[in-house]
Amino acid sequence: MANRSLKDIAVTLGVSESTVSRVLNGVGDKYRIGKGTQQKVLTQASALGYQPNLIARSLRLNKSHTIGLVIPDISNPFFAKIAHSIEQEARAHGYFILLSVSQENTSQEREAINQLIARQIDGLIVSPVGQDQSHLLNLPDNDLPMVLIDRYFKEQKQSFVISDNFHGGFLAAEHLIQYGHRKIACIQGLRHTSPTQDRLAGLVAAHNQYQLPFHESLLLGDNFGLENGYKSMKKLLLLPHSERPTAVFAMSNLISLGVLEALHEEGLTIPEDMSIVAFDEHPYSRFLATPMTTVQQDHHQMGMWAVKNLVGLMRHEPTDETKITIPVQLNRRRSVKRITHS
Amino acid sequence: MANRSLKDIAVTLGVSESTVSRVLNGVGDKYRIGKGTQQKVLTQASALGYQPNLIARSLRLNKSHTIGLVIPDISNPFFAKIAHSIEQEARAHGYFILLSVSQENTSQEREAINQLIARQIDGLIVSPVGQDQSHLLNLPDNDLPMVLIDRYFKEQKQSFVISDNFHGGFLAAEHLIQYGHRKIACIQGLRHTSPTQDRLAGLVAAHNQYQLPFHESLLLGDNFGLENGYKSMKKLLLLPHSERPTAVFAMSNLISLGVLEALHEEGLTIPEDMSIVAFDEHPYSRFLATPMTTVQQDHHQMGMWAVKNLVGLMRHEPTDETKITIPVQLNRRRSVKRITHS
DNA sequence: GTGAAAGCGCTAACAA
DNA sequence: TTGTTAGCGCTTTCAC
Repeated sequence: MANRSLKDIAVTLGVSESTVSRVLNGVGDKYRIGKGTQQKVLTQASALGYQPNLIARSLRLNKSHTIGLVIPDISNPFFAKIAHSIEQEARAHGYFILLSVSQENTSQEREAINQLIARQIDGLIVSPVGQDQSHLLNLPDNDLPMVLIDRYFKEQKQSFVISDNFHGGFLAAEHLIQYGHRKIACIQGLRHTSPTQDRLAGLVAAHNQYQLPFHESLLLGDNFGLENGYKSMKKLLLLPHSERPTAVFAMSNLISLGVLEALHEEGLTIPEDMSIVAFDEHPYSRFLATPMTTVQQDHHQMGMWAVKNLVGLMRHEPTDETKITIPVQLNRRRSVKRITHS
Repeated sequence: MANRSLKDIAVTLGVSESTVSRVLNGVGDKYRIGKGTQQKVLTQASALGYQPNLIARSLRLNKSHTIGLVIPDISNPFFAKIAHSIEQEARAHGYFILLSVSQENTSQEREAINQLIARQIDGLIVSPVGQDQSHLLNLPDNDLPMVLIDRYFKEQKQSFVISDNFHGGFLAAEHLIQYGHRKIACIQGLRHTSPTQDRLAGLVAAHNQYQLPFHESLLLGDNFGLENGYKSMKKLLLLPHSERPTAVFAMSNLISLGVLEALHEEGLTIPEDMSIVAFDEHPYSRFLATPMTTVQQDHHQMGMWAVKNLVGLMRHEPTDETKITIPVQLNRRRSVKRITHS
């Protein structure tokens, strides 16, 4: 039952391997192979439970129909959702996903990409750790189609799909400002990543537009994780009352969770004692003690467009747009207090 | 730069492909290849940025160093975490993951497995949809090492790694009973799956142990999703007061979210109006309006053991234990009210 | 110490 | 209408 080859079918039927290959590839008619022969081949193939050896085909055709996916952390719901949508879209295009997790670690990322290339992937989707991009600019396989997702490098000609992080930061800050907040803290994710930088730029832009100063002293953190949210919030609570922010912008849902924990520990409540807006919607956001105001990203669109984009590149289609920005939206809930200045 | 082969190195150096292959595979010494030659080969290989073509190697060796992973839904945090840990452990053993999502759909699952086998995976980890298991019992490749995860089929000799769902159901029910609850509703996941059946069995066992009847009328639902939790809870709230349960056991975190939504809509609060225990811990569980009592599964152990198990099978090691059950724990928080019977 | 040659399973140009 | 043959890049037996 296991591992039949073209040859097995050919031999039992007394025809050649090419004939079998052609029939099974659906070009039997094109080659004018007899109806009878075709029928025999098909019957025998399914009788033997024949499965083509795609490894052999890949070697021969120099195409693996495989896409490499490298992400920092698949257990993070944000990346998990993106991965889901990438897998679905890829499969719709006939590609399989070779999955690799970099753990926010540049050398793991580099190693993974090398391995994937050695495995002859046809294209690569990567959400880069970011620190170092040399291995991405100088791939072992120079003309491997690649699209970045979520994070990109400015001033590079690479294709990417990202959220409109600038606008997200702007919306969050604007909302807080319109609700009367003047001292807004910002707890960042990894500083060298584009989402962090763009969201921050949006936040600053909103301050500028409303002619408010943004206090650099209220900018802290360097990680998308829960710990960072917790520690940063603790630091903020140590500030003298006059300097303490009335609101905090958390750059990820994990950060916002850390903030919640810190506030809870100090017996402070949202939004009375502290307002908060978090990046990234989550199924739980609505059900928190105080339903959380969030900036929602469209994971589905991101994953889908990453694949569409990549498929275009792999087909060498003259694609108009390879740098794609997906809109975000602000979900207003109850974690922001209205402050009136008298 | 792209796609150098052994031949390229061999030709430029004036040696044979075999020599290059041997040196690059680290068996140069074993074959007593001259130090000088070895050095030349190594230098040239890195100068050319040589990457071995793993597809060709796979074909030759009939080993792909690839594991197929088929799960119902990678955007579900439960599976995402398992996938994460599987990827890490697999990589530690030198295997890559070919990822496939079945969308809780048997025909997608079957199709995915066929494709994976055609791609010559060395082993398969699958969390089966469950309805139909014929394609798993009768694989196109008869002796493909396989381990099931999260869900298994009773009375089959397949290897698996699961949570101790029975005990989880028991713990949840026992906790509720000890807190004085007598009418406990149960909102199930997919009925034909082993987690649902085992958790339910645990719940019933707890009732028996405490000599309490379990009301079949309070058993409803057939899906692990949020919608099911919402609709089922709504139905429960329609019951006349005398029949209404005082507590509900939700078989997944998504179900518990649906329950929350339904209760919220009716203006009911936890635990005053309804107690709840949910299967599956989540980072948000502690931060809900009422911190939720949960049964926590150990995703990390599950993923790790699935790979260890599979690697054992692939090596044809005489493994003692191929049916592995990972313990669960009850996290007691504030979603269960204490009822005193006077 | 090193090379020649065969072959993994498949496809496709060329031949008949 | 079908077959022969070469070759994708690699490993490995056998030969010298």
